[in-house]
Amino acid sequence: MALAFYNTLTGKKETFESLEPRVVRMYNCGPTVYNRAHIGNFRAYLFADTLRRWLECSGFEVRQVMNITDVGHLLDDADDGEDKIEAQAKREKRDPWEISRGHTETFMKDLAALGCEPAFVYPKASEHIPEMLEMIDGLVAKGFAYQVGEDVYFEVKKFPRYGRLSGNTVDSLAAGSRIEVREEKRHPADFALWKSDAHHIMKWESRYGQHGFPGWHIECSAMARKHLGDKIDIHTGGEDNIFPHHESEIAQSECFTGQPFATFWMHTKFLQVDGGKMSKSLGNVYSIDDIRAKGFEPRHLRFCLLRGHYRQPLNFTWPILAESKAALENLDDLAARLRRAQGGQGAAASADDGLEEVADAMDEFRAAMDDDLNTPRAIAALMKLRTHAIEERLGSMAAAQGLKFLENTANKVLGCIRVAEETLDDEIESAIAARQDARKRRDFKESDRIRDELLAQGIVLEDTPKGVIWKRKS
RNA sequence: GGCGGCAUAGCCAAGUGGUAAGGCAGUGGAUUGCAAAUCCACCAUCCCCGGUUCAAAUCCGGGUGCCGCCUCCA
Repeated sequence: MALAFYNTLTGKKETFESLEPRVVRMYNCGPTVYNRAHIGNFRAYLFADTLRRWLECSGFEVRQVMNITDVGHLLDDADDGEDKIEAQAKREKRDPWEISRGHTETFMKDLAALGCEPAFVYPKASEHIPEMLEMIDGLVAKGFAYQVGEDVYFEVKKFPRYGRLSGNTVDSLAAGSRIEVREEKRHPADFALWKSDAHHIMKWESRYGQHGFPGWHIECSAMARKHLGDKIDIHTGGEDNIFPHHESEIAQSECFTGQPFATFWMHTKFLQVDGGKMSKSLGNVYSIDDIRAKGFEPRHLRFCLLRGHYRQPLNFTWPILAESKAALENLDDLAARLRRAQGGQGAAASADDGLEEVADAMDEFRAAMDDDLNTPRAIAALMKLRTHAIEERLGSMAAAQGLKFLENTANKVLGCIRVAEETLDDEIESAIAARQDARKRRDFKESDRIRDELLAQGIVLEDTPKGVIWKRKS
């Protein structure tokens, strides 16, 4: 089956074809760095990482760009035109630049902890003001935008397709608008490309005035264009970005270049916590540190998020995370079992036994991922393979193939299974041997003492008819 | 008020016309010096009502509930 993704723009699953053979240009809407990213944010960024990884597994070179919005994300369209970072800075009585710098650093660390591969570029909005102004000037020159005082607005009526992505129409937006209508705007849905405010700290000079700063949407259009070109293959974001952010990006970019902007628009559903929206007042806005503080590893969260399809609502609770951890450890176990079977331990009699089972699992995994990144289905395929391994139906050759697949494909995309061969230091090796001696002597008091001691060091022992197996407790 | 999504076992979650994947947890039994792991068995008719069809979790209509966007949010 061919690689296919659900495209918000068309409302259908479509076969994926890149503009340039073997190359994918992908832009991911990244964070606005005014506070610490929470696990809900990471659902979207992890999706972008998964998509990138699967495209790479499918043989594409992926030019992945994830923006860092460090200026210009307006709190609202009201007269004061405050942006989120400045507002946060005011609250904390700190310098806005310092705020965005600090959160950017933390964001990078969190991404790495979650096992996300670094994008090729993380462009910052504040470093692309000239590119934004170039587009704004162009839009004004072409008549798609107009200046009022020192502000510039995009005129949505000039772009008939405005609303196509979100299903809104310009008229319905006007009718049901909760936006405070500003007199100076020609249409309530017109949005700011450039704002001016003398009190703003993060501001730039332009032909429109001395104290300007960009509107929220323009930075993505400008940075995508700068780093990927006028046309890109995929643009991702959270479902909340569909309107107005991505709708507005399309309008700006397409009016400026005269070409279609992105072929595929892909959006992640919100993560729910405790069955509802996470909120500060409920105290369930969790960060990666909260995950650690509860004794979990970031990879457990990664797996927890991958257990749900990105376009389905997904709920997060601590018991669900614990459940995910248990399930993930079974995949760690799959890797260990395949490795042992590869060496003949617990393998089927004939080396090529089970080749078909392994091939089936591989096919199912690939088919699931090709089908709009269906990670839950892909994970199920691995679990089935584990059943075969447990039943000792895989010969050494089949096990070797399965292990190779797990290492080079399945975990290349899931990115959270422990597939590496683990070794023990001599000290522990000899402790295990000593315990075996004690057991032979039926000195169970001593053997249990050693087992407890090893457990305290994170080593779990299992006595099978064929000998002792150890694994690391996570 | 406008637009959209979702509703599958105790929990998580696949499945879009042919008699319900997978995981976690649980119960009973086996195995074990004990434990762990493993094995066997048990554990859903798919929110409700109506319709279409030989056949529906899957299509249509009507409810109910939850979530999201339209204002900052991934």
